Amino acid sequence: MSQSGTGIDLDTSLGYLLKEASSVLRTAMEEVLRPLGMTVTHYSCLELLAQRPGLSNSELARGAFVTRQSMNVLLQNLERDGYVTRPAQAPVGKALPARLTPRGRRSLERASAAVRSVEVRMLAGMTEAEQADALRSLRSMIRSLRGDAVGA
Amino acid sequence: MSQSGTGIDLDTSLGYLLKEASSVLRTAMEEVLRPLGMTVTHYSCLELLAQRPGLSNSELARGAFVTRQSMNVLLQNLERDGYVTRPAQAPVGKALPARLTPRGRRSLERASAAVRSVEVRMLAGMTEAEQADALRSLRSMIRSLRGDAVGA
DNA sequence: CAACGTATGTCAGACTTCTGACATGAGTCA
DNA sequence: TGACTCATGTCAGAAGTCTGACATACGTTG
Repeated sequence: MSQSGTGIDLDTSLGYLLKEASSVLRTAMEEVLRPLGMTVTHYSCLELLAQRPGLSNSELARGAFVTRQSMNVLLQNLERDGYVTRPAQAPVGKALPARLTPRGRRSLERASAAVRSVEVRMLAGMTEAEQADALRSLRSMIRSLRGDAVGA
Repeated sequence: MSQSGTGIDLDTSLGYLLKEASSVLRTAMEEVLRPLGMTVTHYSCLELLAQRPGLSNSELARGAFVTRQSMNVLLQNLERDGYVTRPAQAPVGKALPARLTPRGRRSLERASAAVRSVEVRMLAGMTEAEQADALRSLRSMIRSLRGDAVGA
């Protein structure tokens, strides 16, 4: 696809393809989330809270792959609009455990269904085995990039 | 990794893992690009121009997975700083073919080497066959998400 | 106990990217 | 030829995210 002007190796670079896949996935998610008035990070935050109630702002940030400052802005809005609640006082340390409100849970349900449909569409045409392979490949790449050491 | 509080299926979601891998890759690239005073999009633009000279602003935007408005901002800066050149008049239509200047090419060389090392690190621990599989998987996901049609 | 390093929440400012909008140039078709 | 559609470049404003900075809370270590 695209132009085949010079026959570049961009199409054979795993890094480039990873970026492309991520971009396409993000766009597809934004498309289904926009009608619900939700961004991807917004949805990620809610989904994380549904699956792991009590996560702190910093933990949510790591789970959604943004800085804690960005997540803090979002979390304050979500709290103001009644989607999540946080105690005024930290039970321990400074971390404030966040939880979904019933309203947040309802909002998430629609979003979750929409996002699931996107993932289903993405996986169409792949066998179970291929999906398992892809899972292992991605995990390997993540581990290699994170696992520091290695001067190289 | 992370907490194993509830045993979530986030670790088995290809979509989530794709986002994670992309995030880690981006962070790794930013790390090596920052000392060179370059962002990922900045580098992407230069790399695209090196491999496909004469790409227009819109084409560069598509290749770097940003909007043409964003690429336009970047391209104007790169032009102002002497990394790329564009004719004042469009040879055909409105599209202005961009090209690297010698300075742009020099700047790219260092960045390209740095990015290559990141990709090498990412692929460490994967066999040729596994890389080929990953390539096919990512292409399949991209095609499925892009290829509309298909109701559910 | 005191000092240190680490992690957290939060505020402020800057940067990047996005959406919306407009005008221009090329191709298509009646 | 004229109308329509599409792609492009560009400007302007809005939104999201980032970096930098500060104060606070915990654990460790002397």
